[in-house]
Order: sequence, then structure tokens, then C-alpha cells
Amino acid sequence: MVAQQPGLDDVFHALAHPARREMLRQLSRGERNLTELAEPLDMSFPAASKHVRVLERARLVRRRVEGRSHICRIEGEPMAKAVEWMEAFRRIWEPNFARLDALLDELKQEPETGDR
Amino acid sequence: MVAQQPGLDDVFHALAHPARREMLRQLSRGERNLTELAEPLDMSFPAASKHVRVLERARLVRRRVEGRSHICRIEGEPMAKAVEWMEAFRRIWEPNFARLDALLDELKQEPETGDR
DNA sequence: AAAACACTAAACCTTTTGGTTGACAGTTGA
DNA sequence: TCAACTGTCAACCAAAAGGTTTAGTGTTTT
Repeated sequence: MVAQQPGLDDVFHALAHPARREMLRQLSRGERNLTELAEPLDMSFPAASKHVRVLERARLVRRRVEGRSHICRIEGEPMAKAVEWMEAFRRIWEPNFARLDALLDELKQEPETGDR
Repeated sequence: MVAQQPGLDDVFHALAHPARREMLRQLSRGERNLTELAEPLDMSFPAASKHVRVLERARLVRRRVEGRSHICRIEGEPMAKAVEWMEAFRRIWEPNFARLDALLDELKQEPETGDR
């Protein structure tokens, strides 16, 4: 028994590059087009475009085309699945787990933040 | 601003391969030596050994040598850190987040499972 | 002492990743 | 219309990932 969800491969791989995590951070503030995602990234535009496709392959990001602009938004489910997988190890890092749990409670209280 | 914790690169990369996730699953049940970790993995022993080193580089696994046997155990902190990073996106996948939260509550009740 | 065991190291290979540049295509604003 | 804008595609490259086999080191068992 070695094969698990093949989706996890793509999700974790997508999260493993700082440029892609930075893109997700931007997208957590609201929708962005490719130019906006690429701008802070110290690499060529085509390189950034490839990173977006990696995020799409992992289904962490969805894209819609609006005129000449390709607008991206986060899709939450795959990341939630990944977190669920990681939770299986709670017995090992129980102290940290408790800390995370407290963090979750704290965050739940916060008011909703609107789109930019 | 592109650079974040470099540790996350290694952790997510380590999690991106099914063989390494399978190893972690084994280790969540208790300590294992390399032979035990490699056994269910349909690859050569040296290949499996390399995967263990990837887990060590990410500090997800620690190793101690006991005679001719190298015994591995999970180290929880890096995975907790990774989960914390992912929680930053809760606003996006709030429905799934609620589901996760319920899961956490449920798991907290369960009795502790001992080592094998 | 010798064999079996647990593991590392090195050499090698193929595929994937992550980046570049240059050319092109569709859309929009002047 | 035409230039600027937004993005893709293809060709190319270097480095990393993931695997193999063969050989070697140290430990334990018989």
C-alpha cells in the first residue's frame, strides 16, 4: 500500500516554491491577474506564468479570462485536504497541536475582511 | 518581498512524494528503522534511504544509530509550522475550515495510542 | 572466522523543474 | 489605425529529483 491521493503530490509540490507561496499570499487578499502576480517576483513574466500553471494543476488556483486579463482566485478545497492529511500526525506533535488549536479559536473570532 | 521561511521549501517538498508520505504514516505509528521503512515501498533500498534523507533535511524525521540499525522518529514541529502557514488562507475556504475545526474537536477526545 | 544483516557511497542514467529569450496573438485605449 | 498591454508558445539551458547497480563499511549472529 503505497499509493494515496495523487492530488496531494501536486498540492505539496506547488507549495514547495517560495514564488508560488508568495502568489497565494497575494491571492489570499483577493483576485489578481498574472501581471500583478508576477510583478513582485524577480523573474521573467513567462517564468511567473509557469508558476501559475503549477498552482492550477494542483487546483489551488482557478483562472478566468476577462478581455486580455487572466484573473486568478484561490480555490480552498485542495489546501484543506492537505491540512487534513497533516492532522493525522497530531499525536506526535501534541504540544504544537494545542498551540495551533488556540490559534484557530482566535482567528475564528476575527471579522471578515473584504476584497481589495 | 519574496523570501519567506526557507524551511517551508524543504517541508513541502518532502511531503510532495507518496513514498515519503507513506514513510511518515509508518512513523506516526512509532519508530522504524530504514529496512522497515523501505520494505513496503517498491523501490531499491538505496532509493528509500535517499527519501529518508529528504525527510531529515526537512527536519520532519530524526535518526539515531543503534548498532547496525538506524532508527527514525517523527519530529512534529516543522509540520506544525507548515500547517500554521496554510491556516493563513482560512478566509478563502471558510466552509472547509469549519469542517476541519470539527475534525480537530473530534480527534482531541480520542484516547492516546501507544507505541507499537 | 565467516556469513548475514543494515546501511552508505559512488557512478550513472532519465525526467522534471525552473529559468531564460524571442516571436507571436488577442485586447484595449489613444 | 496603431501602439501599448497582457499573456502564450517554443526553443533552449542548467540544475535538481528520482531511480538504478555495484561496491564497501560496520555490526551481529552462528
